[in-house]
Amino acid sequence: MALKSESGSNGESNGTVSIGLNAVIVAVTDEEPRLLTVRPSGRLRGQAGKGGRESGALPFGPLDPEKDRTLELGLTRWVREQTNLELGYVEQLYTFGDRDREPRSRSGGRRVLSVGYLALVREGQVAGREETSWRPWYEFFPWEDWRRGRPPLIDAAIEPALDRWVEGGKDPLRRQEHRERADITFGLRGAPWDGERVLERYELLYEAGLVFEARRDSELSSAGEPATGMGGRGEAGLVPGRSMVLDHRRIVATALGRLRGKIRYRPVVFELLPPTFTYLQLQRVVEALAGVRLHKQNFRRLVEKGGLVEGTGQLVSDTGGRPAELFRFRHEVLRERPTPGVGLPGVHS
Amino acid sequence: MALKSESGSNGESNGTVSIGLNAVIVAVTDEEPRLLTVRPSGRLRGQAGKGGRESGALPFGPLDPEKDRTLELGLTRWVREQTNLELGYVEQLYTFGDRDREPRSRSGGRRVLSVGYLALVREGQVAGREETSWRPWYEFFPWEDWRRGRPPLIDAAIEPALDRWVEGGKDPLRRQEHRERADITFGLRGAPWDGERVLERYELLYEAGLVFEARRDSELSSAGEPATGMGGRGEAGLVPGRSMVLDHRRIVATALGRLRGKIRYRPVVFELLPPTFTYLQLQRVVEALAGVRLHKQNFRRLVEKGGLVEGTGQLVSDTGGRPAELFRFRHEVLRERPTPGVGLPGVHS
DNA sequence: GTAATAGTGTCTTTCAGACAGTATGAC
DNA sequence: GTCATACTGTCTGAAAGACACTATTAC
Repeated sequence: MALKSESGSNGESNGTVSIGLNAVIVAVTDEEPRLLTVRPSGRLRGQAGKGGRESGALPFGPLDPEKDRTLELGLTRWVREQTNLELGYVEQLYTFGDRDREPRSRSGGRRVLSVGYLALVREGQVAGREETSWRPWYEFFPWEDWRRGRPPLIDAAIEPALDRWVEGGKDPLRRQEHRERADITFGLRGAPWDGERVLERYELLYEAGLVFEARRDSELSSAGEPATGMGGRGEAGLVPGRSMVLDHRRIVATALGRLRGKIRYRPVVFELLPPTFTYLQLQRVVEALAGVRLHKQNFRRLVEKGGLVEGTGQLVSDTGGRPAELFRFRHEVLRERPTPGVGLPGVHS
Repeated sequence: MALKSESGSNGESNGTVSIGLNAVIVAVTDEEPRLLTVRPSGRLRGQAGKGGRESGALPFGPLDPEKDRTLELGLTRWVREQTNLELGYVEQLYTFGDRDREPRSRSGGRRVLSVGYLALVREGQVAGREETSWRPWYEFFPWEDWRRGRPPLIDAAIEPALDRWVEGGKDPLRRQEHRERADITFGLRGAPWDGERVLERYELLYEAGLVFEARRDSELSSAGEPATGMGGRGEAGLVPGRSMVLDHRRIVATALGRLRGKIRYRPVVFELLPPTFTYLQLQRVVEALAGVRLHKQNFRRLVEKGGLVEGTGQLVSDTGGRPAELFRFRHEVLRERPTPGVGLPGVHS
């Protein structure tokens, strides 16, 4: 299920590489965005942190250059084979090609590039394999979930750790640059929080040695001895959050950032909802993705004026209060508006 | 300068591919966005259309998996080697991996994936090689330039051709889908024009057999005989626009669409401008990228309120009228606003 | 009745679009 | 003076944010 295990030809240097396809498969259930993870297998197994922090892995499949006519067809093929999931919405994210992303490459094996994809599936459709599980994605990025207010770990763990990172800069100019970057990416010292900078935040934490993967990678490369002065000391000084194998958490960060941007100008939320839904369901899904609570009435008005949905006349009464009307996505909006998204209104309820 | 020419091992099937790196290098000079093209070489040379429509090619370099630590470093390395250009802003666009994108793959050679990049360089910095030239990118996409109003070729050539394509659909449902798609992507029959759908438009024209590349590819695959009922008849029925080698025009379309989207929420325009500039210069560059004329006063107000620029106090008097003040990018905006872009105001002046 | 959610009305501020107007240079 | 561009002022309508209010269910 994970990385190819044939390791015959090691590094016959004729400019060739292998291609891996990684899928970030997202669904929203119980107001929680989740991604499909698999158990890391083979030599990647042992990479988990010590204190119960077990690594997850993204579903992965190699591209078969002979059979797969397009990358996307290759992806949907092995996802279907492995998980019985039929992917609907699929979008290419990014191609990750750093040499150091894969331990084998460092030890002279063939280099593996991986093309990351984002796929959205409907709530309810769940794969039936036991090695797989749907994990709430904020387990991997606790600092990204602002639905219950500013996450305490930002002030408690991230800001002080970044302060130390800033202070550790070589010269004043460096420190100044670090300060600015930390402030902008994490919204510190009066800078605004930008929900879409998910990748920038993860990469900053990685560079500052504050996520497990950074420590793992520096230990691997310098074989034993602590690297940047932060390695090798268990989990001390790490920011909370479940880690992943290889650079998979980076891929997920890319996916989250992209998705947060996209809901604002393309009607992708509806890929995650059943065909009919109530306004509150819709709002909860958007909130889950955006990671913030939205103003109810304004959200309603925005969606309404945007012409994104239309009522069905049907009511549901399991709301816990007054019955709600069921709505469906208004297909015609595509030919009326250039950018039909949910355009997030103000925060909080 | 173009595709790798070693063709020794043809298709030894062990799941490996070669990686090519393509760069869409953009500059804006004389109010015209331009991209750096090279003369197609080797077996790609003969692909030009007959009627003086000569194909261009993007600068291309192979990834050296041994030497290039990251894809981006590989890209900047060979761009520097080939053109003496030092790339500043570089952004990965997309990875193109269709098997049929490369003639050699179809005839059993090794499959080549290409990773497309967008690079922005400053006006004035121009490469000194003679095989290269800066071509206005609307030569490749004449239907994308609305600065002098709706391009006549949309009504004259594109709409009727798409009508024929719609009519040619197999069943009524197909025709309905085609109609809707054509209307939305090209803003026909009352649908709005969306400047960012550059790729969708090119791909539609390709599928409908209305660009040179479509005809070329179908002729190649069916070796002589006209394919979809439109092949092999010179340039009759083609939509105007300079073609490119392989799928390079698709890559450029991706770049243009991405850039048009990005200027609205990231201050990338300034990568294309000198350090100081007048308001009108800034507006002209934005208009060149967006492909529309903007309302002058409102543009000014938007940029001003956005805090994107600050005055320098200096004046320039070669404006043809009253001297204009020079402005510079306000760096501090990055920590003040989450999405500092130029947020296009209404069309026309 | 209370609690909980669904849905409407409206006030205010901000912002986008469009109009006009004045300022300062070249000729 | 004319012409061309630079820059400012202000009106208007639309949209965003925030508040209050009514409606309909379960208990």
